[in-house]
Amino acid sequence: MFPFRRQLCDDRQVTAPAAILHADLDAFYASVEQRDDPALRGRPVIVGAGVVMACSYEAKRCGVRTAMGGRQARALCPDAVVVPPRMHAYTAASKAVFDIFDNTTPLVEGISIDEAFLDVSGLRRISGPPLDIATRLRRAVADEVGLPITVGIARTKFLAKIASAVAKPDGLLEVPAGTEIDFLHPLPVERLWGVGKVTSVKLHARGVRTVADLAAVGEAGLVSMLGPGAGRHLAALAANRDPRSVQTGKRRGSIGSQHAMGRGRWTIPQLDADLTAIVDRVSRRMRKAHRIGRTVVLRMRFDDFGRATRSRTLPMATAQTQVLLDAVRRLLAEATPLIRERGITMIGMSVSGLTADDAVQLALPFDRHDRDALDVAVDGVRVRFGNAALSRARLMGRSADDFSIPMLPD
DNA sequence: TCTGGGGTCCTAGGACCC
DNA sequence: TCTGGGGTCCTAGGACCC
Repeated sequence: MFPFRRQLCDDRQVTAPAAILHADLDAFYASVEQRDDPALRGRPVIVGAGVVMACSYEAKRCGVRTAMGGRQARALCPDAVVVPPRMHAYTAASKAVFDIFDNTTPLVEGISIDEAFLDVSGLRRISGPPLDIATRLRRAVADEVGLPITVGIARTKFLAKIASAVAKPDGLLEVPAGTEIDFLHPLPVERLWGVGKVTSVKLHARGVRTVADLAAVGEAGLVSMLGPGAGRHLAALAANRDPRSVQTGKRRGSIGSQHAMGRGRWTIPQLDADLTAIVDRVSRRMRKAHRIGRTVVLRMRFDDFGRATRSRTLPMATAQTQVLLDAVRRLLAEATPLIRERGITMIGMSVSGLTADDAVQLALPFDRHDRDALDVAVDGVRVRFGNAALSRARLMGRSADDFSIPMLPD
């Protein structure tokens, strides 16, 4: 076992270049519908009535796009079959596909319900070159789950993702080491992760259309155009620099839910009832996931399609329905004048600042800005005691050990 | 043309601390 | 008492992604 492991390490560090797969299911929701109902195969399929949540490639050929209004989509594609979403079926299909990912390599980073990065750098000796691994992966997904999947292969994450986007649908594309710049530079800037509508307009206004143009502008120029964060990010990508590794075991940072209701169909009591149902749903999901959170966010969208949020951070993390509901109701009361003024079409809430529900928490007996806070391990969990709290404790003839560490009930 | 329901990450100002 | 530098946390908004 030991020599084998050593060989793997040597292989990865010395001879094999990094190899990252980006695996992306094609038109995922629509493909699941076509798989489960043979009558839909080969036909344009739209999932979601009010708005297009997903559409098959047959529908895409008519110009239908994700997030398009349902009326517009039906006008573009009168032959399309419109089906309501079946989230349970998609969740089950996703799980089956991720099981195949997990059987391919231990280094899997899920990005969403239908895509993931897989690091196969260390698998060359036992599983073969990345292209072979990807070929087997695609066949397994087709045979065992019955869905088409596209895989991009490259030395970096962002390039693997671009490769899969270029190869879609039902494709496989490797960008061999050394050919990255040739592949990358002719592409339009919109292919890069992080270039959306706004950035695209800014770049076009300055004549920047391709990744090559982007590289020519250079980091300093991009920083002055787009700000330090986005500027440095795009400069790095344009030069094929992306040091991010495939991260396993990532956990979500927030859990939320929302509800659209259409123009003019609201009263404050109705909003309160909607929020109660939403908080109930969110807190259930939190408890099921064994997470608790501290920051409660109220989300709103108005008649003019503008958006706003109001948030409050609680002294302690919780997943208790009543505590979250009280907090979100206070936010609703604060926002009521705004809602009356602008009219509301969507209401929602989310909880961020999530931690595991068995993390030990202090009820913040210290000033949160206390810089010389002392880190103490309690049951193996790092907890911060503030200096002020410790001083008070010493004055009372007590030590940090005497602090009560409240545990939250589920 | 007017729209869903999830999320992530970044920025920026204010309060407050050492 | 004033001034400066360095830092965290909270709040709100915005861009972006699937």
